[in-house]
Amino acid sequence: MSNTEKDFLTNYNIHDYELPLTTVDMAIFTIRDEALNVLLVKRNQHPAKGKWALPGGFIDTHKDKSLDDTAKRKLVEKTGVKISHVEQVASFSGKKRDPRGWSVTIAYMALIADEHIKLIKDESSEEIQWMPVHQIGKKMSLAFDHKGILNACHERLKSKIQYTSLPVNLLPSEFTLSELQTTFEILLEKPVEKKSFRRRILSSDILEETGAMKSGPSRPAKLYQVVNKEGKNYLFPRTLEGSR
Amino acid sequence: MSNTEKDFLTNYNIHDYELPLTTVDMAIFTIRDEALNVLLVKRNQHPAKGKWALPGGFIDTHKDKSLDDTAKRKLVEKTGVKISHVEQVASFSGKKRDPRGWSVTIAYMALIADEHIKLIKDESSEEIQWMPVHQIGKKMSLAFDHKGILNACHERLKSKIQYTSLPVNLLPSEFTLSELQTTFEILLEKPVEKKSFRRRILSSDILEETGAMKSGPSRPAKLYQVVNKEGKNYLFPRTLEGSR
DNA sequence: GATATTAGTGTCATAAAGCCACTTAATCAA
DNA sequence: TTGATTAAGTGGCTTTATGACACTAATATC
Repeated sequence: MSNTEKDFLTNYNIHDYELPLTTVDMAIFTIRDEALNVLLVKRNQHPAKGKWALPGGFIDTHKDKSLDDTAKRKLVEKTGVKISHVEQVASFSGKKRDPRGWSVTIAYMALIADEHIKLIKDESSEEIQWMPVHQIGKKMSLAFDHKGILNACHERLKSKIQYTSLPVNLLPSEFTLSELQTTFEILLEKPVEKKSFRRRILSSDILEETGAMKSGPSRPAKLYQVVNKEGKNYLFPRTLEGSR
Repeated sequence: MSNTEKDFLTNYNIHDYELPLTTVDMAIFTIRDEALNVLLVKRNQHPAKGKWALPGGFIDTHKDKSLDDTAKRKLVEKTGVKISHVEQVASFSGKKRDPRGWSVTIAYMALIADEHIKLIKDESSEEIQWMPVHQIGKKMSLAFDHKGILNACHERLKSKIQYTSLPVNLLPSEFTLSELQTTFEILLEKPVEKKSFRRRILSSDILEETGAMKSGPSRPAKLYQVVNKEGKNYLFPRTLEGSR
């Protein structure tokens, strides 16, 4: 009988145990046309061939150092976006969610700005497109349990904007306070009081003026950018209630 | 060539792909002797034999309907506790965290009351015991990346008590407001102002008086219990700043 | 140059927390 | 029995951050 850890590992066969299928799935969010959109791909392969799904797939145990790597790799493969907010949300599991067997998927969400993005259709999908989240309500069906996963990611996003500065990740690098407010309003699904909003954001020191202005058909607005604090999201002392 | 999903599944072999080892690990917290404690087991088997670790292990694809089931099963196996707060925290992954190969573990935390608990040592562990979390600082080493997992669970707990009623799950079914306040103070690691605390808790309607009193060497205190709301944790409108 | 439009501010009201001294109800020691 | 001690519980003022909303400011357009 072997006794040391080395002996143990020499005789260890990963397939002696029944392992679940383990994958990563991802809700990539952006704001387009005044609405929250999520990226969907039409599956090219069985199972659930022809159905719309969240991008995702197997871990590449050679390329990926961690699940975060897998998620970031998927994001780059589909959008070309390298830097953005990527966050683990939750895991989903069970015998029935995938017909291939007992499976686990680790769900991620990513927030990206809708600028200069060309969606990349690779061999794994027939089609790829942005879809407004509110249109995936009851009518549209998604592959596997992806609607539940999308819901969890959407809920996480909605809950986080109550007390963090997360939504700045959905905007391009420079933006006006009004644009930021509109983004908050889209996510909160209700209007936000202008003065409260500006006071809150400006007193938190998460933004700084770029010096430039954005001019339009009316009074020009100051442009702001995020102060670099290693991706830390500011926590507000109170939640944003929003006007009723 | 096969074409239908049925044909695809017939020919599908789960071991054609390199799957990561997937497990569940759990930080089971309780309050003992005025300190936050976590349950540790001494590993009986390779790898990391003889090291202290968080309880956890493989998914039983026959018994467990989901990872939540796996986590709850582990909790019952070690403590006998069936009803409690169990929450998924995060996943940890990589090639190096377990010498057996690329692995993923889904970390859970559980909050239980320290009453009538007999720890159950099964074949999988040599020893099982409560350990104050602050004693696992820099000195003590844990198996695998379990110290990082424990940290993540501890952080999640600390962040959640800022705005939720979660800590009630660490107390027995009946308790006084002072006991609850002490629990908050242990978790926040700073004193809490009595009046503010009581106002906050009482106006939130998460508790109700049992009618009974707890008598001690001084003025007796009212006993409270959690109002049953299907385990929902109340969200406070502001965070608890705590006295400085 | 008047008007429309959006940016941005002044100021008071409100809600929930902080602060801290006070009262209350019990035990304990003499 | 009474006064000291202790912990439970309250009164009431202060502080902080948000809500409400009317106001001023700067630009384009007609």
